[in-house]
Amino acid sequence: MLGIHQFDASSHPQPVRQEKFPPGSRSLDERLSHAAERRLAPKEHVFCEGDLRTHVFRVEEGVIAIYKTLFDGRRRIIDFAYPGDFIGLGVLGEHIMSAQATCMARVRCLSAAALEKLAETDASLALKLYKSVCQDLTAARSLLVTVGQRSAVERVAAFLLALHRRNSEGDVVRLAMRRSDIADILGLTIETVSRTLTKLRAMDVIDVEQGGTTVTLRDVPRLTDLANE
Amino acid sequence: MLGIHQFDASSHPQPVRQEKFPPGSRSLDERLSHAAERRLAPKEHVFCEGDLRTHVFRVEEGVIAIYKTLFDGRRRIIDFAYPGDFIGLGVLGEHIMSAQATCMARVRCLSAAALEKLAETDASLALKLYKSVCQDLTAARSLLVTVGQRSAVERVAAFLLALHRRNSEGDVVRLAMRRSDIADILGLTIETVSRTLTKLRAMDVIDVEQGGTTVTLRDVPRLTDLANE
DNA sequence: CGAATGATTGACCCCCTTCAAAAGCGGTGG
DNA sequence: CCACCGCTTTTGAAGGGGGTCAATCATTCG
Repeated sequence: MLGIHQFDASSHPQPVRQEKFPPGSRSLDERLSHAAERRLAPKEHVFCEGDLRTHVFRVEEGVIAIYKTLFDGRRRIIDFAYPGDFIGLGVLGEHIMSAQATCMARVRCLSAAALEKLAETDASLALKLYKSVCQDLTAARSLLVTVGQRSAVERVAAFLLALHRRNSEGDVVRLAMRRSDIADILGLTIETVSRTLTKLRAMDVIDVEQGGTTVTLRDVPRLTDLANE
Repeated sequence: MLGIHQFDASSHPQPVRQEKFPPGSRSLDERLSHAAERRLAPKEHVFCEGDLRTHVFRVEEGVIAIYKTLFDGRRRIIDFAYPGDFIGLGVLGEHIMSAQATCMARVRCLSAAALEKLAETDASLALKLYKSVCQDLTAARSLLVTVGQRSAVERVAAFLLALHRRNSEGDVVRLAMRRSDIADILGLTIETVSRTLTKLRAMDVIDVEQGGTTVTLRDVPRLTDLANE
């Protein structure tokens, strides 16, 4: 297995309960409702880069970090997948990214071959896949904008706002991931993330509670300003 | 128009010769061969963010920079599109990125509405679009890896190698873009790009000629090593 | 030639990284 | 209950890499 340091690179068996496809095509939703479900502990992998791309997954609960491992063992998180998102789509036979749960999570498993074979004749499915990937592309590109040439404050502010927009429960944002995950997606170090959060708290823009996993946005306009968006 | 500074934000009229779709569906290739062509001068825009997404384009010649303009007028280049690439695909009615030629270029224009309407019933076309976007996604993600937490030398080396892999003419790479374009895609400044190229030249890894537009890779293995890929 | 644009090089400084240590938090067991 | 341990987060001090500002050089074009 890959030389991943510091985080659990435990085995990630394919789903035990294989879904069985009856002859004839079924809708995506129908497939999903019959699809095997897999539960993931924090830091458990859904798949690793280099693995055969046998399955495509839909996140049901929790957060999955999509990342690439660098030469020196560090990881670069590319995206966080939330409930409803598909992961593992692509054109190659192997995964080129790894996918790891940042907290307790559940995913549904679909056969990649069957899905993509079906898409060859089912235009609405193909279009659905197209749109899903378009969203991923938009996310990747907007992350590029964030990470490219911006300061730590701008990056962290943008990250909090993105989280807020995506999973808003009032003005409370639950960070379902560790500081290291945030650091790895923003291209910063844990220390800088921590310092920046402290700074934002000192500015009365946010409030950090409960072991640093819950953040309250006290001043969204100000935060937006700091993010320079 | 957008407050773009320092680079030409001249008007970008839609193609004069509109393609006419006869009734019934036609293949993508057939459409392309009948599609209107547009010639672009350096720095001319194909479209700007906010524009109605009326057309989708295929690059025929040259290089098109896909970028987003930041609050302060700086731009963040997200991708370079080369001949064969499609640009302007997406799910929204408006462009969320701008597209600008970095050098003399030609593109073919297709009606976005017609294309996407056709994709609703033509699975093979939808799948083609899907794969095209998958490639863009892969490119965006690999750029994220490059830009995230890596040194100037690593970024420039990776950029040169990517260019070499994509448009290889032996070991000579033509930079069909300015230093500012390279800086904007790598998240660096022009000065740092220039300094880094000089450093790589001093190390006998590359050779820069002819006004800095042509780079010869003298030691690809070493360059790969420096890119840490 | 002179003006404009782009590329290179230099000097200085700031922000983030690195290295190091302390403090919270959650679990386990005596 | 509290002591102990591992993991994560926070905070501190020092150093470096790249940004910023500025001047020089190169190339193109009127």
